[in-house]
Amino acid sequence: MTAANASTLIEETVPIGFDFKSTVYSHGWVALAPFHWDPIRAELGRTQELSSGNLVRLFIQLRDNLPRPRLQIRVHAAGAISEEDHEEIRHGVRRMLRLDEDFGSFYALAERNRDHPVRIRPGAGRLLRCPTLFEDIVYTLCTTNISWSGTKRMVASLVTELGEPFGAAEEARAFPRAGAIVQAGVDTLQSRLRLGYRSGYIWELARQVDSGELDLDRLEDPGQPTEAVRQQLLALRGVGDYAAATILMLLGRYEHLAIDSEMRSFVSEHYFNSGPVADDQIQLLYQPWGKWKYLAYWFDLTDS
DNA sequence: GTCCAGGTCGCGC
DNA sequence: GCGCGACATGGA
Repeated sequence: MTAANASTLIEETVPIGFDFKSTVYSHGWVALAPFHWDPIRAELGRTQELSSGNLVRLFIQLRDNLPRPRLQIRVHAAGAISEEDHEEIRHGVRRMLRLDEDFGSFYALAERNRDHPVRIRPGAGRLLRCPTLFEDIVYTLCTTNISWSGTKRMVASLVTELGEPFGAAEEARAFPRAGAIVQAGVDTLQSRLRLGYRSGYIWELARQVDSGELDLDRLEDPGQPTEAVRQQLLALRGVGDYAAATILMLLGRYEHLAIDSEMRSFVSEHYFNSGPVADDQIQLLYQPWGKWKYLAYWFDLTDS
């Protein structure tokens, strides 16, 4: 790799009505390293290690003072930016902000569901993702059976301890490659990173991805039936109903609810006067939203 | 000290 | 198939 620093500016088109802030603030991912949100500049930052090994820092802003709003991505790179790097950056940004996801049938359903208590706000509903599915799955594993502060601590620990630093000053680090997690070993994940009993799950996932035994690109294939994808997710150690539904949401498939303590307490307070709620009742509540259940729940949550 | 958090697994029935 | 205890960790 070249030692020369490089920087460039990339512009991306956005869908009509794209709501940048709502996407960034959507479901908490922005609070997890190496995401960074600068509220003054309204700028989303993330350090990434590309498959070429090049390290980049991205600073993303929406230019909405133009006739046709678009994203402006400032790229600082540790080494020269190849054509492949450029494409990978663009692909990652479009994935993070779901710029290519179509919500048409959801809004059509919302129109038919006008009488349902859930209110839909136009433009919202793009829930922030990582540039890669691997990172999304590790994040999700770090949300199971732990408080949100624990999730932030564990993800920060992965980045700080195992992520590649950008430049000698180590001003920022990327999320670790699967190979770096494998190399660290389960004992390090547990004793030094304090990932608890998830250490084995995360290490095993990283090993499968790093060895090529698990091809995550296949899970991103929209041609696969949701149930088939779900079964492959459930086969991963540490992924149960909640995590599978969460990852499906991240894959743009909203038909399963990720029922967790958060959802139970929201539904209880909002619909059952803080009384006890069975999971079946939660399912029933969002049943009218068919394959868009999870998204309807999210609007419900953030509307209140 | 005890309880629990944006759960999951393995076991016994 | 269902119920139940164990599981790492740190904050309340």
